[in-house]
Amino acid sequence: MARKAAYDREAVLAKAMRLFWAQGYQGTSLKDLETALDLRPGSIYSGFGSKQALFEAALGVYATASRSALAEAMSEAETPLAGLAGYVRTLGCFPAEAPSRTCMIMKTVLETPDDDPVLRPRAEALMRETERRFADAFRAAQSAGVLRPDADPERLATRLQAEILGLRAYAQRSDSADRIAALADDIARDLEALDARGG
Amino acid sequence: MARKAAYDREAVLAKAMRLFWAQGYQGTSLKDLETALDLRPGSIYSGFGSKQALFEAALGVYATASRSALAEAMSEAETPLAGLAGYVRTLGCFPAEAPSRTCMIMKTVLETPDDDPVLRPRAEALMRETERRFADAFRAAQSAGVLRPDADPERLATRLQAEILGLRAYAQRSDSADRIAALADDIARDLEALDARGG
DNA sequence: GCTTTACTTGAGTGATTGCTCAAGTTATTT
DNA sequence: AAATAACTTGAGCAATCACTCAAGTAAAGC
Repeated sequence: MARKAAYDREAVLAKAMRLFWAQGYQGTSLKDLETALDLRPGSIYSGFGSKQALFEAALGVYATASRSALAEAMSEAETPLAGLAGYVRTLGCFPAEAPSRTCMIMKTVLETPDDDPVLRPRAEALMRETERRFADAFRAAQSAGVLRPDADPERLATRLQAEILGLRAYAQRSDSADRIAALADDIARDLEALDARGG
Repeated sequence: MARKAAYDREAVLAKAMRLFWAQGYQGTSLKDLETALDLRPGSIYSGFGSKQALFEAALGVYATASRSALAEAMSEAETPLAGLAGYVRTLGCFPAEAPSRTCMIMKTVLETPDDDPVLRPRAEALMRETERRFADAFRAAQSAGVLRPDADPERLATRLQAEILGLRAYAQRSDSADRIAALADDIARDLEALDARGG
């Protein structure tokens, strides 16, 4: 019947994600995208609908990658608490190829107007999802007898999310590279200190 | 000799600060400013130079207000640790008239390109200044015998700043109003737990 | 009251914004 | 190979961007 797109949709989305992550939604112009994606406006709009829709898709790609990074850290560890601690420690290191040190979802929440009908709810939902995953991990730790039964998993999850947001916001400061690993370690240690089996 | 400006410079700067705080630098157009400040472009440019310079001035106003909020919390408390804890608890409450729940300085660091020659260094310097004030408070606590002598004030200051950034980033989530006070309290409690005099 | 000096006004600058669409191109189907 | 259907191209749209500047206005010094 027809013709296929000349570009690899996944690769294009990955590029868009990197650009939006680094520069934010408002900070990225369509011209920037045309250059980075090597696509003309017509292709972008026929393929993705609008700048906003492309951002949504890119945010989804980011969230997916973020989810698997957490899942990987959790699967590598012997207990949920150790998994969370390990995850936090990975956040203290910044590979050279990373587009940004902060969380793209947090950036989106912060740059979006309070009454934004699309991007804000989307980003907030992703934040809630992450918080829920943290709560699940704490609950699992409780079931495994690693976390004290009277601890509040929801409250711990809120705290952890806030600490990670803080770590990653702090990390954006250009002169902080050496302090971040130490900060991540402090946070990780506090998680490990929740281990009810003593230490 | 001449004529005075028809507007109150301080009042105008306060309005600009509120607008920039709420909407960010890129999110605020000159038209927005003209409306909010009730000034025509010529007056804005003769009085403040450029949108960027106006933002810098507004950020200065924010930083000044921020400094005195911290100073007030410190002066009200009996010990530096109690002062910091009290300060964190005030950050957990959001008066209805506040333009935003997050920190304007953090927003600026996050929305600014890494190579921005003006706003980024400015915002980062303000962040470092705040961190230094926290370190001073921890040192004062040590001198007063309230904080263990082997504690590291710089490291505690970094941690506290990250926790506050996290608290305030988390606070931007629209559904979190009731969780934030609890989160602030958790952070404040950890500060109070540093009190070496036991409890 | 006149001159001087500075501020205010608002139409308008060129550049850039996100986006459109007719024309051209290229696979696929018949 | 002809027809079809979808994708690519890129000039160009209206709107908005930050900003300018000549003209008008008002306060201070003489």
